[in-house]
Amino acid sequence: MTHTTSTEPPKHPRQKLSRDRVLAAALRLADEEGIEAVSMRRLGQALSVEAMSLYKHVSGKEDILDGISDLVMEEVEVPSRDLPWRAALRQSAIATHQALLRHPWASAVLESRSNPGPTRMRYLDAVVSILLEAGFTLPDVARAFMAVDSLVYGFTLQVLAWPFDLRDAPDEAAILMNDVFGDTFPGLRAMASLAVTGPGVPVELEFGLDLILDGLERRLASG
Amino acid sequence: MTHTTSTEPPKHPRQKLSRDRVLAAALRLADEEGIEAVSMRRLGQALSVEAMSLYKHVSGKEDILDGISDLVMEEVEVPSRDLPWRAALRQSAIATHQALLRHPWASAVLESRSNPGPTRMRYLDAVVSILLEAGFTLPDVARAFMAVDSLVYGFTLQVLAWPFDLRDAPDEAAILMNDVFGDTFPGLRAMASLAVTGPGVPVELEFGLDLILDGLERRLASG
DNA sequence: GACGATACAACTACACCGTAAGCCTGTCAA
DNA sequence: TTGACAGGCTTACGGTGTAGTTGTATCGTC
Repeated sequence: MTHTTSTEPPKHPRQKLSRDRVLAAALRLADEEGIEAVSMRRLGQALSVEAMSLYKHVSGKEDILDGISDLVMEEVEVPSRDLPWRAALRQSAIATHQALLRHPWASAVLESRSNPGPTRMRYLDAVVSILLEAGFTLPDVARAFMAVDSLVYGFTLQVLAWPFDLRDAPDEAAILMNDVFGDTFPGLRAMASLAVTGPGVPVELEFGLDLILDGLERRLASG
Repeated sequence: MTHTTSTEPPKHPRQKLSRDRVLAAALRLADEEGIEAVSMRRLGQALSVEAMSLYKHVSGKEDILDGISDLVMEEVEVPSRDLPWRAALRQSAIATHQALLRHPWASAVLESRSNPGPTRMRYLDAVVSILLEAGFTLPDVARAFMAVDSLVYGFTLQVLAWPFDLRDAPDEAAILMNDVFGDTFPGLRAMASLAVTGPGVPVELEFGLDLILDGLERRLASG
């Protein structure tokens, strides 16, 4: 069928699509409505465009996920090579953690991707260089980095998976936990009481991170 | 339409379905063909049954994912309360890591679930009790456990995400990495050379794990 | 100004997904 | 013999990613 009405307005000079615009919209959508809201149709809708039009700028959904993951990683500052290794590692780890917290969907997406994006690559390279410079052996660089990185990802994932935000609602936690745990799980009940009486659960990434960094420092010192 | 032919054989006394049979089939399917192969239709097919029949035994797909995650966790021995805390924590961590490696889909599924299953609950309770018994303060128990657990999950996820198995194919890694990294990423190139010249990448969970355990031990000693 | 090339958006269609609702049938107790 | 019911089957709905095709707006060249 031909267009029946030609009375349509000249379609306000619709801004042309581009890979960047698509990725920006996807990032926004993921942040605001969760990663499961990022479907081709939904994303097209957000850009006032049909789903299939996106394929001109992006090779598919995988490409979009890679793209927005990389955008998140851009929020993590690549450590300067002049920094002492411990400070570099520590602040990078914390910055990564915080970036992942800002985009709760990102940890899962990142871990599901097999190849690190270009941004993450630059970051990896910088950290490795710094550690080598500091005197770590090659195998130890691999191990050190893997340990820190694993902690950051695992920690972030776990914090995000908590069903309630203990920092905000300790009283809710109390009821829930006392009910669920009862006498069957004395250990967990004890933990629950902590969440209630104390100023929330004082579990921070820095705890495990500093344990690892201390160990690395000792290892470096003892050759 | 009514069945046109009644010549069908009496349908070999088809084994009745049950929650356990459904979950067992789902676990098998996930292990053999990946978690994305676990769809209601596909699973029904594996059990010679229509997809909707599964709903008599299972409340939905979420229930299935919870169920098979719990099955994986059953492979991790709950540590005896008589064990020294360090041994208990260490062997539990390694056992968890190995169980997750046996079922590569499990880490991601577990982390996406907000509530730990019953089996994991028992395990958590045991570890917490052991740490409390050993003299750790309540907050430190939370922090210690979180650190170890985060490391295990993060480490496993990362190992599973590696695109090639460095332990098996160091030569492939060489080509790939030399090509990709070139001169742009000197640090990463150095790392790649390790994978090639050495006996594979000697990155094990135990490295980071022992760093954390050492730190915890010192912390316990110094009160 | 006219025309052809080209880039990009739209459309249709396909094979999948989870699951709500209702139907049919074999089994067993009363 | 009857009736209840558990456990399977069928259909249908609204979603997913994307291959293939068609329309159209814009631009470079003459």
